[in-house]
Amino acid sequence: MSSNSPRRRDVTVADVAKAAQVSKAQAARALGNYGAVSDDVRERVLAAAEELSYRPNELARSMNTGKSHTIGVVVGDIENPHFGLATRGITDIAKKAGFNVILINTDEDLAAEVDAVQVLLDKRVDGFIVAPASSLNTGHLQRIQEARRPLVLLDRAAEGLDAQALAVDMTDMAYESTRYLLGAGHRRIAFISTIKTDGPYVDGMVLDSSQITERLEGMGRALREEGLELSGELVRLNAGDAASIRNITREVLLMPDPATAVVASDSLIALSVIEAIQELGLSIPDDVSFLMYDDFAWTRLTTPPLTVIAQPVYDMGAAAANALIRQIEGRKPAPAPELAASLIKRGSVGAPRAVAAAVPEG
Amino acid sequence: MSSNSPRRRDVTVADVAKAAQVSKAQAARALGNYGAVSDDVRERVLAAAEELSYRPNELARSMNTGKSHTIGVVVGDIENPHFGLATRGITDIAKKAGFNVILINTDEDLAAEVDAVQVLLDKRVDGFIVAPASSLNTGHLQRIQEARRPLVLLDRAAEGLDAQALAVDMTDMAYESTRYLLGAGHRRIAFISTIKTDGPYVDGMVLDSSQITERLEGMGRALREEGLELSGELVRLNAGDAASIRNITREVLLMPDPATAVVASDSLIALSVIEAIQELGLSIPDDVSFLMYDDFAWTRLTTPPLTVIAQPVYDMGAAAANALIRQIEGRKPAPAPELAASLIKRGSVGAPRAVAAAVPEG
DNA sequence: GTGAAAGCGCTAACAC
DNA sequence: GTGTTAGCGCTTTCAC
Repeated sequence: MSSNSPRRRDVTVADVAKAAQVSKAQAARALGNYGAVSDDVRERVLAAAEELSYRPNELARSMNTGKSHTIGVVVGDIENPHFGLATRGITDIAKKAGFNVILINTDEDLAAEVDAVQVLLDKRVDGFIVAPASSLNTGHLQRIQEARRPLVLLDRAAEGLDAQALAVDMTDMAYESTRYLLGAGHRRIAFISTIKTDGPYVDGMVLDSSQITERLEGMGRALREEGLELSGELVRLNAGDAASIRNITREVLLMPDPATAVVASDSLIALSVIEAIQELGLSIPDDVSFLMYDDFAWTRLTTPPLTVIAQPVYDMGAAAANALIRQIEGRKPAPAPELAASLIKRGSVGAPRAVAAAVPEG
Repeated sequence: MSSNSPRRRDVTVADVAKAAQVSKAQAARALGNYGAVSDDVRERVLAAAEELSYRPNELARSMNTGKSHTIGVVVGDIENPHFGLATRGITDIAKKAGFNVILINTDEDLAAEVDAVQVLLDKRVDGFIVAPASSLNTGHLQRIQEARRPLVLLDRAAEGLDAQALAVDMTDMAYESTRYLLGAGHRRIAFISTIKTDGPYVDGMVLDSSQITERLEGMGRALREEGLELSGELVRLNAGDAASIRNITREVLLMPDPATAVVASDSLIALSVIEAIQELGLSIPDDVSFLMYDDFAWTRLTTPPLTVIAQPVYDMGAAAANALIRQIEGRKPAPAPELAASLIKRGSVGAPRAVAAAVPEG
């Protein structure tokens, strides 16, 4: 008969040991299956455990093993499908390896990230996966390493750190896609990103995000090959909320020498940019061409379907989890996986109005 | 001078106590600020802690307080924006209250959910928020309550449990929206959902999901008022992956007496349904009307913009976290918040072809 | 194989 | 206010 009388205290190894008439040590060994235990003892202990519906206290276990089987994941915004998908990649791999995930959202706020790292450090997680809000300000990440805890970067790189970064290298793809736009005849290409800076963009400016740095680098290279360059007029950062994205879109599209193509740095920005374009009564791609980073299912449903730069986001998350877990388990680091972006040409890029007749689409 | 020599062992209260020349107890009191400590002692302890860069071991702390300041969140699919947004609501509130979140993804698999609950129970989380994969099979959830741990349900209700469920009551909205469709002249309305069942739908069938049950209840009521009824022909469950959703869509649209309107049970289904419709060369809403649950930004960007049933998903997550935390802290439960859905009429519902001329759009 | 006893780092009585 | 002494529930020496 199982004792279903609701008790206050949890049943512990001591209880099981008593019931099985063995020492606490033997019970613990059988339960945690380590050390040497005779079949007879193991059976009795397991039976007693079952009978008492014993459950190990993982907290206590973690305390003396030093392993919590938990990894800390720190991202900017779980609501953003980009991170939602990456997180899915992480949790899938983690679960398979027997690790749990503590997820902290920082809203891309550095102070919140510093805090998150501290909390996780105090909680003694076995390792960290963080998508750093800043690629420059990394003291808190260094502290992770000083505490000798494995750390892997997600989605962006960071300086002053000897940590593996699982991110898609965007420089080449940014270059390619800009060439594609140039090839279609565009000379005025706007780039809109949420990244926060102190002032408007100026060429060569040092940015806080490796992702944006790479994109502008590739874009700049392609531009310069055509005798053009990046300017604060068309490279528009600090596009925070929907309203500011809308304003920026209007500005670049209504200025004297307006942009004929606009590139949205992520799917959230894209949504507001497209709305603003529609609101202006402009049509894609006849009046303005559009290109965005990240490929989500809905981009195929718009009219026209959108041309996008696809990134293997799920794989990136999975790779990060894999890399981290290898590190935690002290295995040799795996070779960095291919995390390549690709340009998916659908219908949102065309020739600019002025040269529409002259230049055939790529 | 701070000792930067990298040591193996973490610095503990004992170390701080020694450095501050006080007892371990006093150091602990000052550090954890509880009990009575003189200003002098407090200062010395804090200074020593700073000097040694002491950090509390939350694991140890949790062990004797019994509180981990961590809540377990179990959802079906974090990659689904619906849960992504709800999770954001949860983490925002949790963080504000000083709680961390361990997130487990079950892929809507009951066995995985049972497992997740056990793991979280063993980890001694302070409370649970779970979006139950099954509204019927709830033994594992009962075990949470037997262990005297707070539990709050998210997004769907569950039987055999005395737990607060933070979910949008869809019955009325399902009724209203069906009436809207009926009012537009539709008599053949398809409903497509991923929910798994043993066989095809038959009227009055007991379903495993309270959400779908409510929706069909509201829909059925409206239908019956017009002398119609729910049938397995048009209520299509088990729409698992993109391919099966596509097939189902084709079936209901190509059958002898085809559906003139289709309702998608969530945004993921919606994407595949719309693609299938486009693939058939049909136009929305001229050839077929479309309605979906959940309002995401992209639904405004399609041509035409989609008519949707919006749910306050973020608020639902936030409310769940709030309710749980109140329970954890032993405060009296807050009054259940309003979590109302609303029908947002955009352009995807029109009159069916046959009666297009006769019935004006609602 | 087994058991007694000593930790892990902290909080919580309990005396003084 | 302060220090001493027990724990929390487990793992881990270390003898036997």
